[in-house]
Amino acid sequence: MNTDNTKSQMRKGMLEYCIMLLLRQQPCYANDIIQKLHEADMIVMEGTLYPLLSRLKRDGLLGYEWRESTQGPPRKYYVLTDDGHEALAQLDASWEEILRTVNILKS
Amino acid sequence: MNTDNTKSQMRKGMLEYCIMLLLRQQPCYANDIIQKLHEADMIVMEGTLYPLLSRLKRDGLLGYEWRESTQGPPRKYYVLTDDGHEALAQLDASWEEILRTVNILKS
DNA sequence: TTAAGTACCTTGCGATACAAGGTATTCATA
DNA sequence: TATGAATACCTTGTATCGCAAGGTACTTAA
Repeated sequence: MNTDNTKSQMRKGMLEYCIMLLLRQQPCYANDIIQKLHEADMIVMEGTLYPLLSRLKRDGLLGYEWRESTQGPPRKYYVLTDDGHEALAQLDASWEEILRTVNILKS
Repeated sequence: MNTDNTKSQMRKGMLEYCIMLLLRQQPCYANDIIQKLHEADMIVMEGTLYPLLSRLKRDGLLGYEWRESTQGPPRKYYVLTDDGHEALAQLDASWEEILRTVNILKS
């Protein structure tokens, strides 16, 4: 059975949205994001996260700043840019649309 | 801006779920599915749908039967198998989990 | 017999999640 | 001072999947 595969497929496209939702609330560095998404029942791997953050940065949706850590090397804290907030608003709309679609199909 | 791309990414993983939701209600052939999903605000292309249906069939989640058409060649009507219903129930759970995740991240 | 419509399917491409592996910095300890 | 562990960032290779484009086959009507 490929249910696990499908399940991960369902989560796939949601990742970018979820990460931006998280960053809307507070700046985070990679391990923050992994942990907080995990607490919200969404698993994300390092090898997935770093390229995704780089892409969002390259597209101008995220910025970052280095912050010293009390333990270990400095951390890259990512923040939503203005463009990022704008894009996220559109993704909110897309999410509502998906909600609507699923509700229609379930009714 | 890559919002359109992200939007389609968000829909990506949902397609399989939406198609199975649709088939839970009634047997459909390809053009039925495309049209009904369209009515529910979800766009799906032929080149996407056929391989997906074949895969679900191969995995034993769907079956099909040929039915004559009053206009044109016969149609392949797909139906959920018992395994399909079972898998769909698990996807329902996954969907609830994603709902929960997004709600947590939005709060 | 030919053209249009309908239906099913395949191929090639781009995007992306993931596993595995790699580099660099910090700090504690031998 | 040297070394090992912990932390943090990043890259590479693979598999999967949606999509655009193109192809095959059957039916009906002109």
